[in-house]
Amino acid sequence: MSLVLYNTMGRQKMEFFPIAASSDSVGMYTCGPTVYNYAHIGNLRTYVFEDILKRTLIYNGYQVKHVMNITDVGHLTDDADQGEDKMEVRAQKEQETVWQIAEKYTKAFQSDMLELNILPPDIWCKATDHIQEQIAWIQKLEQKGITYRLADGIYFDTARFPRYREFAQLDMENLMAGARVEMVAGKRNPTDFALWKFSPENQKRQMEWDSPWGKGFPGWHIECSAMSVRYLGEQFEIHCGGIDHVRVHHTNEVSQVEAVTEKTWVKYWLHGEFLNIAEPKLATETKPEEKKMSKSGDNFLRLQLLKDKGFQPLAYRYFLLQAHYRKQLVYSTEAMGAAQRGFINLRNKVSDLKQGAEKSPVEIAKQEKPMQEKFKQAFLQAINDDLNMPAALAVLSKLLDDNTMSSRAAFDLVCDFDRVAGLNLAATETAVPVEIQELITERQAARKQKNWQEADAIRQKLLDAGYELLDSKDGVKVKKIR
RNA sequence: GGUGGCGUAGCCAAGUGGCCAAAGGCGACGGAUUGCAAAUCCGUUUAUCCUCGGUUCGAAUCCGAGCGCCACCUCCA
Repeated sequence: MSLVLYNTMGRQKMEFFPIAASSDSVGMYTCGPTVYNYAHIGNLRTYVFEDILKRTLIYNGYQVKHVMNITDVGHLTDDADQGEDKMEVRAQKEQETVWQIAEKYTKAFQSDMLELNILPPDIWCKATDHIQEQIAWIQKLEQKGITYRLADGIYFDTARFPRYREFAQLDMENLMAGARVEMVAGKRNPTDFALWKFSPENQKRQMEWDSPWGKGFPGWHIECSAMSVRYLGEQFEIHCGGIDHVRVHHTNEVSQVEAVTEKTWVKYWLHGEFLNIAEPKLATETKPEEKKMSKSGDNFLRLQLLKDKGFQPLAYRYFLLQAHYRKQLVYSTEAMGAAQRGFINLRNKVSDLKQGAEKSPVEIAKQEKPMQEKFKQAFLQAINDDLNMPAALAVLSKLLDDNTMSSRAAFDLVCDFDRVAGLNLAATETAVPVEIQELITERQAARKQKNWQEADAIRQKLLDAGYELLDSKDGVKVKKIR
C-alpha cells in the first residue's frame, strides 16, 4: 500500500518514494532542540510526531537513517541577527559554563524522549562538534559569490538566490511593507541572514572559534545544512521540524544548500503543528484563554510537571496521538485526564488479552488469518494516509472490541500496531515480590472465611504499597500502579 | 494591517462530494458480574456537521458572504 505524506514543499499530499527508486533506505533529518532550557510539552509534540513518521516508515519496510542535531551554539534571542546567544545568556543566569548548560539540558531532553518511548536517532550531532564543516560550507557559498561581509559578520545575500521565496511562499512586498524588524545596519535585504557572526570586541565569548573571516561563531541556520549533508549526503528524503521553522529556519537552510549544490536537497518536508495551552485566567473569567506555549514565555509546561500531577508520560503520548499532527491541539488538564483514563483502559484491555493469549497456542489458526489481515489493512491505510493516528487508534479500539478472533490472534495484532503507536501496550508487569504475594495469599484466606474486614485491610495495605488487587473469576489479578 | 488554518455530540477528535441517519476516545445512564470494590462485558444516551446563500441528481465535504477562534508576519517545536 502506498504511503502518502503531506509535503510542505508544494503544500500537498504526495506519495512517498525514496530518491533512489530501487532502494528502501531513507535519510531523515529532524531539527533537534536548542539546549538552553528544558523542553516543554509543546516541543515534545513535534518529536512524538517525528517518531510516528519514523516508525511508519519502518513499518512499511524502509531502512531509516535518522539524524538529529543538538543546537548548542549560535541560536540568538531574536532573528534580526543582533540578539544575544541563548546559550550564553542562560549560562550567565545559572552561573555555569555554556558547556555545562548544554550537557545538562541535552541529558534532560534525552530522558524525556526515553519516557515518551521516542526511538533515538542513529546519529546525534552537536553544532559545536561540526564547526569545521560549517566553515567549509560558508566558504563554498563565498566562492559562489553569494555572501557579503558586514561589521558584525558574514551574511547570505538572499537576492542572489532567486528561489529563496519559494519554500516559505513569502510575499516579499508584504514583508517589506510590514518591516517592523530593525535591520542590522548594512543588510541588503530584510531576509538576509548571518552565516558567521564575529565575537563582540568588548566581550569574551565562552564559545568562539577561528575562521577565515575572524574569530566568532556560526549562525544558527548553517549547522543543519552542514551536518545533514555531512551525514545524509547532498540529497536525502526527509527533513522535519516544527511548523514555525518553515518560514525562516528551513527556508534559510534550503537556500544555503541549494545555492551550492544547485540541485534539490530534500525531497519531503514535514512539519508538526503547535500544541497550545488552555490557560485558566483569573478566577473571575469563565473562558480559558488559548495560548501557544513558548520556551521563553511563562506558560511553560514540562513533562516533569505532568508527572507531578500524576500523569504518565505514555498517557501524554496517547493524548497527542488522538489528534492529527497537522492540526493545532489545545492542552488542558481536563483533556489530559480524559486521555490518561483512555490510555489506562486501553492497557487494561490489552493486559487481559495478553493473559488470554498466553494460554493459547503460538500458531494462529488458518481461518483467523483473513480477519487479522482485514484489521491490519485498515490500520495500514490509516497510518499511510499522512499518519492519521486518530483513525489508526480507532482501528485498535475496534480490534479490542472484536470477539470473533482468539486472544492470541488479537494480541499479536495489537503488538504489531504498537510498533507504530509506541505505547508499550504489551509491557509486562514486573514480577510481584514475595512479601506482596504472601499478603495476597493471606487475604485470600481471609476472604474464604468471609472475614471482609481483614481482607479489605490487606487490600488497602497493598494499595498503599503500590499494588492494586482485582478479583476476577480466574483468581486475583495484581496490578502495579506505581 | 497582511498571510495560513480551523469551527463536527456534554468534552476531545477522525472523516473533506454518494459506503456518513458521521469513526474512535472521555463522560453520563441502565444491566451482567462482585462480599464490597476495581476491571471487564452487554446495552443506552446526546450531532438540523458555526450561520446564510449558491453549485450539484446528491454536500459536513465544493463556491460566496458573514460570524467566531487559532497561528504566523520578534524568538519559539
